Amino acid sequence: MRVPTEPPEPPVPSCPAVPVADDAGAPAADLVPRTVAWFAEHRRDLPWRAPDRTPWGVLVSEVMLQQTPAARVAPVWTRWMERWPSPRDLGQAPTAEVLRAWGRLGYPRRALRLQECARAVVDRHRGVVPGDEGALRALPGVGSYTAAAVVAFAHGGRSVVLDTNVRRVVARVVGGHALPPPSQTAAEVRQATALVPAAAADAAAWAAASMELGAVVCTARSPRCTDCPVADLCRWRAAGYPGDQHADRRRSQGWVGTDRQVRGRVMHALRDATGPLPLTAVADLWPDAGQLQRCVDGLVADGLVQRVGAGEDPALRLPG
DNA sequence: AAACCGTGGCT
DNA sequence: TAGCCAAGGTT
Repeated sequence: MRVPTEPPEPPVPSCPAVPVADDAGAPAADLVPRTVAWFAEHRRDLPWRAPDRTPWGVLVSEVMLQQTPAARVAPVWTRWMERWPSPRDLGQAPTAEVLRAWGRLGYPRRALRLQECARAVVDRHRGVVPGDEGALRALPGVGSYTAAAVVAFAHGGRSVVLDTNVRRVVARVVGGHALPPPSQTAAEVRQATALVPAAAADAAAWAAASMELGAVVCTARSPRCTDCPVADLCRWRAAGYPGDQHADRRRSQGWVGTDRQVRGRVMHALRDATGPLPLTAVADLWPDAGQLQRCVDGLVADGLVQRVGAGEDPALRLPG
């Protein structure tokens, strides 16, 4: 964590002893309106924010954005929506083409669930994306965040949108901490809920604005506090940028040699292949035959891969 | 409920 | 691909 660069300013004097207890009192009333006003001027021009976007397009974007940066999603989303504008279109598409269009967004099971979601929207809701959070959550690949986001961004409704960006903003501005806890807590939900304006339109605006603030200003690594519209309200800044108190964060899982790397290689090869890929060719993808076998079995179980040619020349292909 | 699930950019 | 991080969800 690099301490943010501040404008020339004495270390403390302009911020006299602000008490920074955990879950200290209510945040300044200015927080929401100022953040919303900042967003109106600084919002990125992302394709799923275009005026002619559809609720389905918003849902598609939210699924693509799960753990994938917006810059990487944008071009894929645009082509995707041209090709399959409605849930009915996506539901009827060959799954192999869906997986190829997903490309390198990562976590291809999301693509599978998105297609299942499209079919569920058609079957359960006559092709109309529901505005009810419970109905949304019941859709494949839609969890608490995505359901709340669709309520806000697709329907302009009131919801508590608590993604990694909002969690970080709230942890800093309200909680005075460098980072939120490793996993979401009830206290965070309470704090976030308390910030959501009563009127639906204001709530939706706050959701978009707070996420954007976390994404482009209040970032995890090098926050740009000099550009922050609420820096003077921020308890983390007032406290002198104390370090992360969650010292025992889990170390990242690593990559080289993991099943995820193997699965990624297999999927990559299958996306590039025009037809079925012979197992002899699959075997060349990874030196450890046992691990490879296990990973292929897993991909088949997940519905991402199919076995074909059971006799002489067995092969793998993307599901039809 | 801790683990698993891809990929690429940034520090 | 060192380590971290990204508009999480599922089991």
